[in-house]
Amino acid sequence: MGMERKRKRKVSLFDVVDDTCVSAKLAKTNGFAVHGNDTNPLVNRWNGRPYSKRYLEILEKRKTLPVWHQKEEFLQALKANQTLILVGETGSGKTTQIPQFVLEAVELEIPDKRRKFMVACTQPRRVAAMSVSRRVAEEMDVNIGEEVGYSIRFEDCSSSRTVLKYLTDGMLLREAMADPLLERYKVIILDEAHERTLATDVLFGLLKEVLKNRPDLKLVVMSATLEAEKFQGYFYGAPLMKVPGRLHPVEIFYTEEPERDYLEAAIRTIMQIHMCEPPGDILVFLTGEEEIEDACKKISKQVANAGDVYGPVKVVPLYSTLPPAMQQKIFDPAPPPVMVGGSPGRKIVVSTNVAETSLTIDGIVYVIDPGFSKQKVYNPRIRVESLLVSPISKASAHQRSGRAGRTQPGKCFRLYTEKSFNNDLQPQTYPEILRSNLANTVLTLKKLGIDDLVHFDFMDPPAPETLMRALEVLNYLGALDDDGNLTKLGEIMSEFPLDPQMAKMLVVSPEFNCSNEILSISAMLSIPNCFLRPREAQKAADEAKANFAHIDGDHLTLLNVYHAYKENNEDASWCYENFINPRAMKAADNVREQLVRIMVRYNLKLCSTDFNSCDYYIDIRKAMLAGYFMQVAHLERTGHYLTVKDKQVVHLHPSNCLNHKPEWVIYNEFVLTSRNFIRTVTDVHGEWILDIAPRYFNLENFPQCEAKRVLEKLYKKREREGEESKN
DNA sequence: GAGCACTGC
Repeated sequence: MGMERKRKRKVSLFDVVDDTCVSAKLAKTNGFAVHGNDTNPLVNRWNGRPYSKRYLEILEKRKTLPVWHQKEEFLQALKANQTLILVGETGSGKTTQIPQFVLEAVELEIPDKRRKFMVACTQPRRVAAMSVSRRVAEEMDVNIGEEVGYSIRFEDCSSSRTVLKYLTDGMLLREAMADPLLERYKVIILDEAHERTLATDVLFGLLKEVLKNRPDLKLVVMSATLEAEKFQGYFYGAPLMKVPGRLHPVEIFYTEEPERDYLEAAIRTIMQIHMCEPPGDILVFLTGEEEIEDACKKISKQVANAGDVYGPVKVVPLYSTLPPAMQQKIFDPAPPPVMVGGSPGRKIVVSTNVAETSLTIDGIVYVIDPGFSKQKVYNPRIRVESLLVSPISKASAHQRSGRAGRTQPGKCFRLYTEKSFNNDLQPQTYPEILRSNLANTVLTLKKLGIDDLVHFDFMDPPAPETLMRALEVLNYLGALDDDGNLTKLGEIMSEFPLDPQMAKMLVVSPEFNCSNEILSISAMLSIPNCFLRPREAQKAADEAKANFAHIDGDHLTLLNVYHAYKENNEDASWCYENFINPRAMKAADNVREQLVRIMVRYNLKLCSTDFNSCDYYIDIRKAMLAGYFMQVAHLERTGHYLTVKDKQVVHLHPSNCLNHKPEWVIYNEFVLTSRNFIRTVTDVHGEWILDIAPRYFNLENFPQCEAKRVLEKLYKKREREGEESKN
């Protein structure tokens, strides 16, 4: 019966797709047939309700999307293959339409009838999962959260009726930890696969395994451009389908000679466009906040100097840490002419990479691409991730230029030579998995049951040293035993959406009688900086921050902020008066609640040392050391800090709140900028180190250094004391 | 005495 219905549907589909010149009326009729149920074509198959007028209007528009021309081809390929690769550029409609095509073609009924199998479609970003699912719910004429839903951290908007679920790639990975064969799903669509996020890369390898054990499961990998052939090779030659995009042509210009100063060149190019080119907004890609704010000032100044003949300009900065209200300005229209009949105005958006993938601005006609962005790099030798201004890839340059052609034909000015584009730029940005500390990823893989990491089928295998480093860290933390098997502790740690060090500190915190406080600190460390420091009120902001300062450490300062926030009833105006970011605090509260739920699930006690006890802060500092003993720095007699074992010279980040230079500190972050900084540091005692991490601080295989000599003395002192107490 | 590309659980 099911098959018969499917076949019938396909016949009518075929009519719609093949006969692109059918009259609107005929197409509508076919539309009914496609989406109606067997007894009544006017009734929505999914919820049994009659279709709305809006549904039919949207359906007409949907049919004009490029991907509709290959609907039948896609469905045939889906039927015949377990894995499919679909390449479609911006504007092809793949993200919204393909999942709906899939819904029509697969059987989702489960015998028990209480729920249905689902189709999953992953997205790298939360906003995309949310906004696309809303759109698709509208297209399918159902309520969001019912037949079509989404699932992102902190928000599961789906129900037992849900048949199509958009979710972040990280969320699907989480689901896989509890349901290794992903048995709730009949089809999994990995969208934006070309972005090669860490989670997508892990899902690639995982799904390859799952597909072997689930012949009824299908996988669709959707990507924009280029690497599709690589995907094909990786997925055993799965068929590849290409769907054209729908962008306006963009003319590319290169410089004749290499530019020495890309910032200066970018501003010069902006002025040339402004003075010589027809109306249209400009998008400039720069690398970071400071550079962008600086450039905005310079541009405004030069425009003012150029005089009124050229029309008014509105310069707008854009980067992710900009408050949302300021970000909204990129959607403001260009300013009107100064006087009637005057030159039209122009909007100039100066942005980081956010405008390359995460945010799209319509109306951009000119793109200026200096060819650089800040990229994460990882040095496994010293276990440090840092941000480095680096040349972008060809794929990235292509994506940037495409931003000029969203609403009309555009122009892209690349501030490098064509030769440089061809010879110097890598085809693709290195996938994140090759640029990251993998401690957390390895823990996840172990939890997913992948025991042999060396032979795990990564699309791009990480450096062996990176994997070794990750295994070593997890072993020291007690998450893996000496054979590399997940321990009970490791299993619990993997349940927390935190880095392994932080997860460890949290899991052991009840032993130090301070899990409530460690929960708050973990939450505060998981959110972006909560301290506001507006350019115009830096001094006042610093003073406000000093009120929260705890002299023994920045972690404790963060705890003070959290406590003060709660004592003031999470009041937003209290936040502003104290230069605290209320959104960040709200986020911290969310994280904390999530962590508490996991603690409760694993019977981890929620407890505190009496606040009046002199052990209150000591217990907290010891618990932190239990997680962060591999991130300890020692103050040398020369006056600077050296990280223990790795022996890197580091400096306390100037944002710290300590009033002294402790002999030993733990740090949350190693940041490599103008110097090596350790940020968010707390004073710990040498004696605690011996008690809490004796294995890591075993002096037998410890590099020769001042810290070692100090520890030796401490061990000897302890031995003496031990003997004295025996006697 | 300095900074924060971008995501995600």
